[in-house]
Amino acid sequence: MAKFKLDDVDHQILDMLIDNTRVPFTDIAKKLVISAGTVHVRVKKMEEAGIIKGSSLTLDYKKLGYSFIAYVGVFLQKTSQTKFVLERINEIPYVTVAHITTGKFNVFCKIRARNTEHAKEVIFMIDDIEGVYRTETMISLEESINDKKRLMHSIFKHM
Amino acid sequence: MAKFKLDDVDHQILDMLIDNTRVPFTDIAKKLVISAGTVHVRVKKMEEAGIIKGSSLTLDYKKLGYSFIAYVGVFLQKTSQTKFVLERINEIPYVTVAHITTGKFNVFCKIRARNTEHAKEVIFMIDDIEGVYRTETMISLEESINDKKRLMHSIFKHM
DNA sequence: GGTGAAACTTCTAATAA
DNA sequence: TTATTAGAAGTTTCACC
Repeated sequence: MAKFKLDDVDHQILDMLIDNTRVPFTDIAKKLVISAGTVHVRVKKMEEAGIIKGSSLTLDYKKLGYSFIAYVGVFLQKTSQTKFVLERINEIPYVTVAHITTGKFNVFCKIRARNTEHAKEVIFMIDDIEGVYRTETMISLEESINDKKRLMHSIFKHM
Repeated sequence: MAKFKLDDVDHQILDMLIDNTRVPFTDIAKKLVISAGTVHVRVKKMEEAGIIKGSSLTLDYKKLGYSFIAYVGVFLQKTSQTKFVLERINEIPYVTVAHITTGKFNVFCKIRARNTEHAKEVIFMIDDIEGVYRTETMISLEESINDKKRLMHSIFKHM
């Protein structure tokens, strides 16, 4: 994967958009003392280059009744089943992210559920997938998500 | 945490915004055959209720030179040090999410790094935190992120 | 590359239903 | 609660630096 070079203006535009995608381009332009047209062109270029893959809403899942988070490690009977099992796991809507991993587990995923009872159902869905030998669950008692801006600043420092 | 009740219109608005926050409200209005003003009011209410916590850009970190993802499980000398260690871990910009967990680990986090060498540095930063006894790392060979829309649909079905 | 202005689109809040 | 409306604000394009 080729590394894309961002300049300081790109960086500052991303910095303003990263935690509020609806900031008007005119506001960004004012702050960076450039024209709104330039902001528009820069954002478009970053979209075309694939640096900006999209935008999404951050929802409060707790308020929607989904306060249970857990990580599930999956052991397979044969490593060759990895792709198949990963596909089945990704069909479960309560799985938010899944990884193929080295080490202990073959597949590792994060789930979001309503409560313990519901989590049990989700874990059983994973256990029931053909080729899954057993699973190991870690329950999250508290989640803290790190500010994306800070990672961005570090990335930019190393460009 | 009180469960917030969304009606079908709210749900469809979220559905259109969740993977593209810049969809014009007029487009949403057209599709749902309501006025743009109504869309505006609904979104505002969901923001005020805290259901919509914010919006963010989805960046391609691989293209920015950060293709390494790993999960790091942290063992502590004493459980009472959990809060302190979590705070120190959250100061590392390469840590994207951290959890307090039950089971094997006291703290569990996800890191994003440039390469193996850089990941080693990040893991050493975690190891060096006062109170950390040892860590265990799982390297992600492939990540697949599940569509937020599918979780949303499931949430809505259970309202 | 960037600008600035024009043309067009969207937002937002007040009013009315 | 929702719709309408109109002025304010934002986006996008383009001729010209």
